[in-house]
Amino acid sequence: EHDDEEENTTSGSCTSSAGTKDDNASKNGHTSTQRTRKKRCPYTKFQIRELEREFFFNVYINKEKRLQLSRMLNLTDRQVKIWFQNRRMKEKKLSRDRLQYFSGNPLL
Amino acid sequence: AVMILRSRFLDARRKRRNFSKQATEVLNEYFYSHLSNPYPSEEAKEELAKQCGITVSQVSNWFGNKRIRYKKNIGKFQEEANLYAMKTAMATQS
DNA sequence: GTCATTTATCATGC
DNA sequence: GCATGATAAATGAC
Repeated sequence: EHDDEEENTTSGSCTSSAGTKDDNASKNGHTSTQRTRKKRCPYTKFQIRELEREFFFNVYINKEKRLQLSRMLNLTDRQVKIWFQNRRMKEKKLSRDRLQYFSGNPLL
Repeated sequence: AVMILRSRFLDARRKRRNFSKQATEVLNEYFYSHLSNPYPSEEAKEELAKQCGITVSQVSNWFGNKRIRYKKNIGKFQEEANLYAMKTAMATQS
């Protein structure tokens, strides 16, 4: 029901594999009112491939497949959701680019 | 020939080429003359794109990069800022 | 949901 | 070797 989205407990870093790095106490102050922005973590080839595979079948992903994918790829539910949002924006931009590209050329 | 052109825009992704000197000039003039709010409107972006001979997306990319890199190290751009401030000051008078 | 944006990262130019 | 343009995660306005 309630989907969480905070840092996963097992990995404190980007690499989906086991995070051997020590826990960072930089942000976990109990009185901290500053919600620090999550560091950008590039996804692995495997993660991208699976996300793209699902995106090929349906541009919009439902909640069930989202949870399933997030578990399989060791990503949060929110990360998968946002990835699909960004991916749709990317697709739109690609369409605009190739439209502009061909429209401005007498060739083709 | 078709294949070449096709592959050219498909992975035209990171074959970046630096903008012309004039284009960078125009972009910097706008940036430093709107330093308090360096967020051009969509219409302004289109106008800048036309002047610079680049796309609107490229204008957005340029301002995005410029804003954060300026904010991250203002000192490094101080000389540049003074230059364009002087330039606009010269243009406004007379 | 879209979409402009911030931020870090990537790939290239020189 | 950094400067620079483009892209990939992540946030927030609406």
